[in-house]
Amino acid sequence: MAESAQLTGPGDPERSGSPAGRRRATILDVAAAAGVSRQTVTRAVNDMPGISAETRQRVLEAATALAYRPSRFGRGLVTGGDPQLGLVVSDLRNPYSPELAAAVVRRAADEGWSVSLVDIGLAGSADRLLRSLQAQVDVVVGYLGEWALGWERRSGATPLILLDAGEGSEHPGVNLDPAAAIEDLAAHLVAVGTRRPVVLDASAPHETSGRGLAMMAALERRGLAPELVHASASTPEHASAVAAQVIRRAARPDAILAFNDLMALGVLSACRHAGLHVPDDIRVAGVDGLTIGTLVAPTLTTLAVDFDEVARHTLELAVALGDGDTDAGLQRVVSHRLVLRESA
Amino acid sequence: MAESAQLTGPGDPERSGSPAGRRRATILDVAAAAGVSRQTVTRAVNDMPGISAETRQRVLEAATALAYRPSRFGRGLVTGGDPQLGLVVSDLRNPYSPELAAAVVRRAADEGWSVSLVDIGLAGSADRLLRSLQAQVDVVVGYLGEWALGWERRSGATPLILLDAGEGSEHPGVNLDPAAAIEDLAAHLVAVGTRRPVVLDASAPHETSGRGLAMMAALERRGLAPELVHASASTPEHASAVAAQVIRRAARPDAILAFNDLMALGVLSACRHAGLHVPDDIRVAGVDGLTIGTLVAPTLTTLAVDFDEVARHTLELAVALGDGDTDAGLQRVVSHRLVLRESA
DNA sequence: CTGAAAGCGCTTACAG
DNA sequence: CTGAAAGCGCTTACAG
Repeated sequence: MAESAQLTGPGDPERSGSPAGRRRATILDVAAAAGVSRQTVTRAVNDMPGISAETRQRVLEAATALAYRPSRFGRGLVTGGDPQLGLVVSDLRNPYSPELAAAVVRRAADEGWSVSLVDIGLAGSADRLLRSLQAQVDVVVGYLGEWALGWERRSGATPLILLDAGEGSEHPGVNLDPAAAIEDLAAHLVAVGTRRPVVLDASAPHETSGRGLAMMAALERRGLAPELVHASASTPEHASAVAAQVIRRAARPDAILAFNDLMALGVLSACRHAGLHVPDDIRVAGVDGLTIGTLVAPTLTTLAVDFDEVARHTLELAVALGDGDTDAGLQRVVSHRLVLRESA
Repeated sequence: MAESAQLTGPGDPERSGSPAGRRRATILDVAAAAGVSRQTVTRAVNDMPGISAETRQRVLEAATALAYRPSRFGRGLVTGGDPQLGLVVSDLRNPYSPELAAAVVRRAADEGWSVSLVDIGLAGSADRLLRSLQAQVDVVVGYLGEWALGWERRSGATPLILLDAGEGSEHPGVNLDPAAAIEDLAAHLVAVGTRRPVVLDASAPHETSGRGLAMMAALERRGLAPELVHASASTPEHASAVAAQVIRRAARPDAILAFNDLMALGVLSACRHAGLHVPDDIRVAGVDGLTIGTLVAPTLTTLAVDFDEVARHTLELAVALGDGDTDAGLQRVVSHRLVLRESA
């Protein structure tokens, strides 16, 4: 019985590699130990019918004794395995990433996909991470910000879906469109009597973001003369510093539209330290719709992204690309939505 | 040339299964299309030496034409593949989860592990998710809260590491110990003149949490007579409601120690709506050390968890269990640390 | 520089 | 209820 397992079995400790000096037990080792064939081990381990209770137990005991765990590769090769999604974000510490990831993970679970999460933010090893990820998943989804460009080229054979890659991209992916929500926000601000709005953009002075331009235009279209200021980076700290300057002026603004929620939080902080009441003295709004905006006081008015819808489109694209479709409908758009809360 | 591929090749559309009606191309299909052997395809696809430039290009073109992507199972079976961690959390929307996940993902990347993320919070499918995850990873890490108990039993063959499973657990894992940090917080509050502290615990009235008990004891030990109140759930909303009642009393508390940061945020919100200034009128502290506490105004004093250290221990345990070690040192402890910010 | 052989660990028919 | 055979898709030696 089980002769072949005898030949290559654990009685041969040299042919190892693992730190423990002992190679992992295979189905053949268990079969040998229990005195049955490998098929019987499969039946026992996978709770399949057609095996006696005694045999099952004997096999299970042998498996436990040998710390046997089926190889996911061996099994996957024959069963096909669950499809796997690789989700790459540029910085998991940015609250945007986990909210996106949460939505994708949920949707993926519903569709029977697993998702591997990778944070590319750590410098240096980006290429290695990508290679390793591509070898493990069926489709890569990237929410990459500035990293996106390089990746479009490197993507190689594994299909790549880009999230919010910007207007220029022709890559399959999901793009965000804040235009309508910005109009709604401008209309709201005008309706409540805003006179001197400021748009706090993120990018460098000479390259105002599309989002910032749209905010300016929407306000101007309603007869206001908004001022445009820039933070050197889209962090709460930078935003707070700029806001602190702006609200110290004689002609104090009565509204600040921030590039995103994180920056809006920085603005709120600056207002508090300046002794200003939000929204009575000044109104503040952000973009993204992060959960964090509901946890602060005052709660943050924002242009929210429907992450669940982004996730829905993402999985649809993943399924299509995974099946080898390279055809139409591979670019989706999700619109922001105005969510009025306390801050504006 | 490539006879065998011809026999089972794509010229046989019936034997399919995929929605597109065409099975995925294998290395043999590419070999046939390029008129070479499968080894040559391997060399071209994997950028290996020992192949002429022309051949490489021809193979690559054939691969592209057939949308060939190597099977991760076929490859993994022979190369072994990267080790894979399955991280299961009870709710990704709770800011604690992503911070933990971020730390684990980073540490894992450093160690060459991939991590698959699963949110068990969605009712019903928990068992299916577990099965599917166990089949895909080498080690499962669970940050499960109340779910932990059931899982210890179900864990089956795949090693399971439990995070913050509580004092009762003898399972391999990383536990958190706030005791020392609670002492530091109590000492600080006394030093700045706190007289009437309130401990805002999460659990039901009849079962005060260990954390809440420790807070009470630490304050009492310093001559104070803290009051203990409970929120029915550890959400900002519930905490806010309870806090609103407490601070309305005649003998208003001058400090509230919340069960965690999220609840502390709710307390901050209640204070703001009541017109109280933090920390001048009342001090507020939480537990966890979430990033969100640095983004609110006032910034939140907290007992912080060093997520990076939790992640470090977790990976060490994962490596040990993955190698089949079942010995000593499989329980680790990480202590909280007092982080003084504006709110206290 | 290229190819024929062997084998990674498992499951799925098929015989008994 | 149990086992012998075939094969999933790939890479790693080994020959030429």
